[in-house]
Amino acid sequence: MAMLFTPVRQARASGEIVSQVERAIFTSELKSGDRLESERELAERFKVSRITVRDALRVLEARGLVYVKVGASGGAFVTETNADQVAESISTMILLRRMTLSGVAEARTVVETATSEFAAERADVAAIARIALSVEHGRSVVREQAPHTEASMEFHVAVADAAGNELLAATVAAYRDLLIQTLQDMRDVRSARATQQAHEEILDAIRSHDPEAARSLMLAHLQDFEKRLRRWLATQEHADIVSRARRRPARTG
Amino acid sequence: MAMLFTPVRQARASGEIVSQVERAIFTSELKSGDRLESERELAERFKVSRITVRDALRVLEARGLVYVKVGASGGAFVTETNADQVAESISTMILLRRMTLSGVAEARTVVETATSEFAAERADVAAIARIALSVEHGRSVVREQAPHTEASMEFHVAVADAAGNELLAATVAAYRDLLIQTLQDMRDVRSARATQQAHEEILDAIRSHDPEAARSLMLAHLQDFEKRLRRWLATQEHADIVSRARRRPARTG
DNA sequence: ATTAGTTCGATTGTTATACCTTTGAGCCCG
DNA sequence: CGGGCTCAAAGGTATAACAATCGAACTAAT
Repeated sequence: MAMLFTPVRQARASGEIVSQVERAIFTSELKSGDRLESERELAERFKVSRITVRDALRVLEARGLVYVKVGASGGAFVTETNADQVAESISTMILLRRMTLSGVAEARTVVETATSEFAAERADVAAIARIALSVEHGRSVVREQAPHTEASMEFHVAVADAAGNELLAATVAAYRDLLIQTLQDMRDVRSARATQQAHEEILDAIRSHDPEAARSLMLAHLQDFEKRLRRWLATQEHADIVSRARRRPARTG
Repeated sequence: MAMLFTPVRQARASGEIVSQVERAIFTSELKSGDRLESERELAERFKVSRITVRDALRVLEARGLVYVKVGASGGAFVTETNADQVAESISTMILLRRMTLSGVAEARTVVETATSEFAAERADVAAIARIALSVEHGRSVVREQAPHTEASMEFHVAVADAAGNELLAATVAAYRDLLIQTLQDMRDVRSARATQQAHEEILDAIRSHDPEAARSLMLAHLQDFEKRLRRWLATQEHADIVSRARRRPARTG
């Protein structure tokens, strides 16, 4: 009985435009980088006002399907990928559900031990080179006693990319967004050395295509992180994940 | 050197409104079900035109933070949850072919082996009862030779809830929404029996608090699913991920 | 010839105003 | 009590205009 009837839909005109553009993108009539017509041209083509076209563009933009540039030769362009958008959605959901930081760290451990293992199985030369680059960057950062957070994140994302599963990579990116502010707050120089060492060992394991080693090294690395995080949280007042999480400005284009 | 400076952003005015409303929602100044002021009132409050407010509302709507109702006593209301929106974003990503269904299945295997293990470690009586209920439901469904998909999903969500990590549970829910249509298409009665049996064994492992058994049983169960999915995909013609995925109407409020 | 400024036009961002459409609430009447 | 009518509030759309942005072509100076 379920799904026998589908809802009658009295869509907004702008919704209809969204659907048509979406469809054109999915069927590759519109390819990455293609420029849509200008708002005024689109308005005329769809026989609606510019307002309606703009409503549609805002939705397409929020869904990560197009980005809009102002100025001469501006307009709406089909994006290359919308992975960031997915990460954004996931982290929004996480924020709304009031997840705990240690819960996020645990989930991260689960997902990243897997990406590490897959990376060791599947990484090609280029992917390994990207990981190596991030490790190298981290090393120089440690030498200068500069904050290691960015470089560390870079490494974890590179590993996730090397795992050859876009959904897992997007998930890692989402978790990272949640932790990044906290990481910057809790950074300390001593642990940077240990982190860097762990990264180098994991890289070696991936490079020699040893999944078991990659997994167990990553597991140890992240469990160590979980432990440090819990210790650090204990020293902090019961600060809210919400208040620290949305500091970066909204991505509007 | 990295991150010393952050990009100067001359955001759109509508982007600023989005940020402020987002912030209010995340800090719970705006709670689920709350109604924002009318577009005209918001325009006056933010000292912008109604158009700008509308641009902002379209973005918030697309992000799943609010929904908009027309008519008397209409307006923008803060949504209960935006899990659907997350699934929507992810499925959009799949449609763009940056992800494969078997990739989703693989990610699911990774996450759910963990939830199964954690559930065996942590599930309390109530959580186990919920899992047992879903298994019981599945059993009666199999007896009637009715479609098993719904009941199966129910089981997996119950296990994830029992794992005591909301982020992992949310992730499972998001992945599930991606697969549900496909699952309904590929359902067959023979596999329902095997699925049901696997579920019962996993329940036993969780009930007796045996994490290793729970993990390995879930792993075998999901790897079997992955295998069936791949076989089924091979029998389908190349396309139709597009046509099958966008059946439900766009949620326009 | 290269570089620095300048103008110009195309395009999005924003404002203002008006009207249409939808929808709930209350009223009226049978 | 119920059905229909009216009305007002709110979003949806249209139109016209101006502001801000930015690339490209052009110009001038060294």
